[in-house]
Amino acid sequence: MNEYDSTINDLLLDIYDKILVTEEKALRRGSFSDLSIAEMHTLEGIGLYETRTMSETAANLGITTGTLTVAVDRLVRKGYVERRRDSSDRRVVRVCLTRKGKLAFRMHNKFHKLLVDRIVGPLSETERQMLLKLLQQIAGFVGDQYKRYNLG
Amino acid sequence: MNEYDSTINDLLLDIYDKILVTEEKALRRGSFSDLSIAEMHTLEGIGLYETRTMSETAANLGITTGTLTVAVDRLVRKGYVERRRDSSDRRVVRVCLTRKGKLAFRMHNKFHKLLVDRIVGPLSETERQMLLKLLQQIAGFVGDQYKRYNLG
DNA sequence: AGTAAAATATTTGATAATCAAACATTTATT
DNA sequence: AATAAATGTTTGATTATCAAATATTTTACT
Repeated sequence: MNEYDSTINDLLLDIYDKILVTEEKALRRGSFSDLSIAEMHTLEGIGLYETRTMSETAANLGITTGTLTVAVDRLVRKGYVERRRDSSDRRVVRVCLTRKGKLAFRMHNKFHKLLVDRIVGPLSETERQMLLKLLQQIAGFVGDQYKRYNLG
Repeated sequence: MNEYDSTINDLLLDIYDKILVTEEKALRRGSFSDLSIAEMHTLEGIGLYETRTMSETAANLGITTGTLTVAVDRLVRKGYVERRRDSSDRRVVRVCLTRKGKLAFRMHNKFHKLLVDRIVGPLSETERQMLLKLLQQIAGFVGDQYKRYNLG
């Protein structure tokens, strides 16, 4: 790995790491200090609008339904999520966010918004195009790898 | 959040997520299938060259020494890490990678190298400069946030 | 020199995230 | 009606994590 490459690598690792830690701390300090990042992530998986089944949500999050069941148990206990049996197919359980859950979701999104604003704000139009192109390239590559390791 | 911003946000989340999963799977399939990402991370924290103390390593990784102790226990059992009491100060425990540990470390780095190569490879010189600048900006911002939440 | 304080690691007890496999309930198929 | 399939939950296990208690060794102080 040459000098340039390894600088890029280090920057990526550094960014990646600090975002994780910062998100967690930001969450712990805010109004929803009883939520972990993982729980926040579950809220995101459930989503703001549709009511999703357990299976859908688990697939969405890339976890097993067993894992989701215990996560939802806790989120229901804490008042962020509502569980309802589907009336037409009583095997199915539907989950959705409570008002409090939606609030938490939106608050968390502000963090991301802030991050993106700050990144994008100071850029020129050319730079913005460049950033978009770069990220799309990266997402494409990572997506390919992902497929290779999950199907191939 | 405007259209552009939210595209950037989505791309970032997508990349972030898929890298995590792919890394884990790649690891599980390879020659070091008994290592988790977290354990790999511990190996990185110990590093290739110096022998570090437990405290240094824990601080380096942002975890408590208690957590590190159990992680190192397992890595020693699996043959990736060596533990040695410091001869001049016998409170201190020094850890370093075994040959196998170094091998695993280097193998894992290949994944990162591949990623960076693929990202950087197709770029022009101008684009490379821009990428570097962008990442430095992002790292700067994230670093500031990090400090705010960890000290301020 | 002898004791109290500080530094370093480990152990303990607790919680959370995760999986696979066993189980229970409901629906679909034959 | 009986069997198979689908959907969730429960169980048992492992890993990651922390804070607080404990053990050992060194440093500082009197």
